[in-house]
Amino acid sequence: MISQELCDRINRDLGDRRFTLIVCDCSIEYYGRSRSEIGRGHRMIVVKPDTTILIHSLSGFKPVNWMSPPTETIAEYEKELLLHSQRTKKPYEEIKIRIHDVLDYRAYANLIDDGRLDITHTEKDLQDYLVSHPKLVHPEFRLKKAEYQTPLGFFDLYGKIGDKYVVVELKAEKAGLPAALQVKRYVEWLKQHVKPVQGMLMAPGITANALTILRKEGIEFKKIDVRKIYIKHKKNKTLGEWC
Amino acid sequence: MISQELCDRINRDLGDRRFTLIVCDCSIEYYGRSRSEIGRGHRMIVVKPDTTILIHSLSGFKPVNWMSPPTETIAEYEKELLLHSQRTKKPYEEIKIRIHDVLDYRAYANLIDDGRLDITHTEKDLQDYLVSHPKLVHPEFRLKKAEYQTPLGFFDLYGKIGDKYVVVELKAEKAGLPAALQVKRYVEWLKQHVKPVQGMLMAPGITANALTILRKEGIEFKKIDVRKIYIKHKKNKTLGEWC
DNA sequence: CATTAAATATCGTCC
DNA sequence: GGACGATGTTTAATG
Repeated sequence: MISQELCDRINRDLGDRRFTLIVCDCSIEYYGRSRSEIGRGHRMIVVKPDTTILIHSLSGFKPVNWMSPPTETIAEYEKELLLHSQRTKKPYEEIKIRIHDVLDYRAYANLIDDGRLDITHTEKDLQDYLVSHPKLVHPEFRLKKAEYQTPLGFFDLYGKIGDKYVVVELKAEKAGLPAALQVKRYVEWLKQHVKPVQGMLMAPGITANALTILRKEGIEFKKIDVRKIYIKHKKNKTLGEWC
Repeated sequence: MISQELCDRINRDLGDRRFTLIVCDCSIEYYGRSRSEIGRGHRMIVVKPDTTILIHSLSGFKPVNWMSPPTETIAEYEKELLLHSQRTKKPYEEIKIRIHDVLDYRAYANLIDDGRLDITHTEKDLQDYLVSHPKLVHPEFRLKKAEYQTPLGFFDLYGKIGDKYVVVELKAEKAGLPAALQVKRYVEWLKQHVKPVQGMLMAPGITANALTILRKEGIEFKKIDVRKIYIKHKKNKTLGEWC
């Protein structure tokens, strides 16, 4: 199936920015932020209209090789079929694909996708929810500012409980060491400006090491899972169907 | 092109663990670690033999939706064609794809990929190189242990310069705040056990904020780029061609 | 299975 | 464009 005609057709389809698929037996070399090589095997090469190139193997989420746009991909045919792809901006990257056999070749024109991916149940949703339901932080929590900017970064929630100044760090996923150290830093910085200070970490879970650090620092951990909260997000839709 | 026959064929191909491609007009809902939805548009659905499912839009590296194995995907046809996919282990996840139009359907049997992706120019390679060339750390650096285990994690390199105990953190990419804080933690911990202590961060670059922290803590930054080092890696190949 | 850190992480956002 | 943090991060190594 490999021929000069195929090579020409690939270049024509790539030039037209068509969504292009090559299912083939190939070997690949990459050089850029790192360097990689892989021997022969059946893979699927995808070149998207935005020039993203992905080479997917038979398993796993990640492509075996890839490049983000802007890239330029050109097919060459001389004894063997080569696909040569390079990023046209910094950092420079390059993929060379030696195509030994083509099982299938497809290119699609006139594809349209106006859809916008709408994601909810993220850390931002948790924050929005707690801003409007501060009692979930603490029955007496009074919010002063969400996304309170400091030299160390943004405090997710900043407010008071009684006479205590409170900084709250939120995580949508189980909190680990980095999250605990983050709150520790925040508390240490805040203590230089106001007193007394209470740190809080709110997440659906926490690792043992992280909890140890919190206890040592007198920082409170409170369990909260954004997925288990009834959310009216921006478009006023509910999660009833799924929950 | 949508029909009961197509639905049956999809289920047969999925059951046979074939590499399956559907180029189609679809809308998608996801529920799992978060929740997402996207309206109609042309996309490519990929189901790999290991049951990985990817739905790629016309642009970008990341699939618009995906699930890691093990998953179970089933097609249903009743008025409309639905692809329903769910993860069969924790955490539970689910994707519902409403297929409005099928532009192309493909399934490939007997694909083989024995290739092993060999990646170099990583942080590990830098570490290996410095273990055998400790003078690049410092003319008088004497390595005691690479990957020195501590409660805070592994020190990339641990050794001495004169009477100073030295902990070295390596980065293959430009170092940011997290890297600087990591060395700071290491130095603080190490000081509780031995003295005097010298921290070092070696990377091809560093952000301004990170450098400020290092200076305040008396930690040394040394520029090194694994890509610019001549490496003989495990298989004894060189990088001459690329460099 | 949980934890930890690296990754060619990618992606969005802010400065 | 650089820097920073979130991500449905994924992946690999390790206990």
